[in-house]
Amino acid sequence: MPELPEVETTAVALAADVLGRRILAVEKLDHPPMIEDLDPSTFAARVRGRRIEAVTRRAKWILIRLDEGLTLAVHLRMTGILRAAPASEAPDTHTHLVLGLDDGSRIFFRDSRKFGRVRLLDAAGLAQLDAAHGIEPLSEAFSAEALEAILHGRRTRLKPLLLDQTQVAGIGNIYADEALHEARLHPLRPADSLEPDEVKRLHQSVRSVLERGVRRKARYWDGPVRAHEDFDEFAVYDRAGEPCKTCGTAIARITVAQRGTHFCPGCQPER
DNA sequence: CATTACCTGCAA
DNA sequence: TTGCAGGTAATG
Repeated sequence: MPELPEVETTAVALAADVLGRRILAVEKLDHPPMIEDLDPSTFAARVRGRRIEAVTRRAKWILIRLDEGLTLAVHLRMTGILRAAPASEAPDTHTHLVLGLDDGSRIFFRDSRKFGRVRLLDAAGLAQLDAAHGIEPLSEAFSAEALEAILHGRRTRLKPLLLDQTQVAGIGNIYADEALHEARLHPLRPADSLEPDEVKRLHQSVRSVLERGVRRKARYWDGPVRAHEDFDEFAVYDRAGEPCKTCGTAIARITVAQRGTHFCPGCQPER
């Protein structure tokens, strides 16, 4: 599932392929609800002729900056894949948006579950998207003190808090479980119950699991990863019943805020 | 705060 | 054949 590391890597890879290209036409758009707030023909008309000036990331949004002050914002949700495709490649049935570029290559947005979304934003819309999201966990601003301020006075459990995009941006179900495990914190701990050293551990673990994720995905983009690296990708996610690598206790799986939540009862005691 | 809708692939 | 997977918006 695309979370911050996957979205970041997608943006970097796309930038390398499409920077400076001009969009000639929307060549396919067979799932109109994918485009938010615009009908397909208006979307096509506004996008046609625009030059791609930058591709960046904010939270789990890929931001394709166009000329004339427009930004194409793409959210992959669960199953979205955004990439540049060579002129020779034909889109498959799950590719619902195709943008033709001036060098013959194309941008494919493939999404089997059709949860993905596209917004065409002006400056105000972009500012709104930015304001709707919390701090970037890989930014300088994300200090232990900043995390403490987010945790302070909130009775929410740690797991839902980490998933709340308005507080910390970009963490999803997988990396939330991984960060809590590395910090040795139970997912149901109330946010405002953490001791100072626990806040520091969580701050460090959020950064490190995301940084490792970005590095791993970047490597994956360049070629096949080694088998053991694939196997060891996560410590707790999707490992219910398997022994914890640290203490040997069987990894548990519970439901928290409607999400599958994996943790080690040995390393992450309830209290 | 919790629940449901949005979708489809895939495992049970 | 059923139900689960999960990001987010909309809705009780």
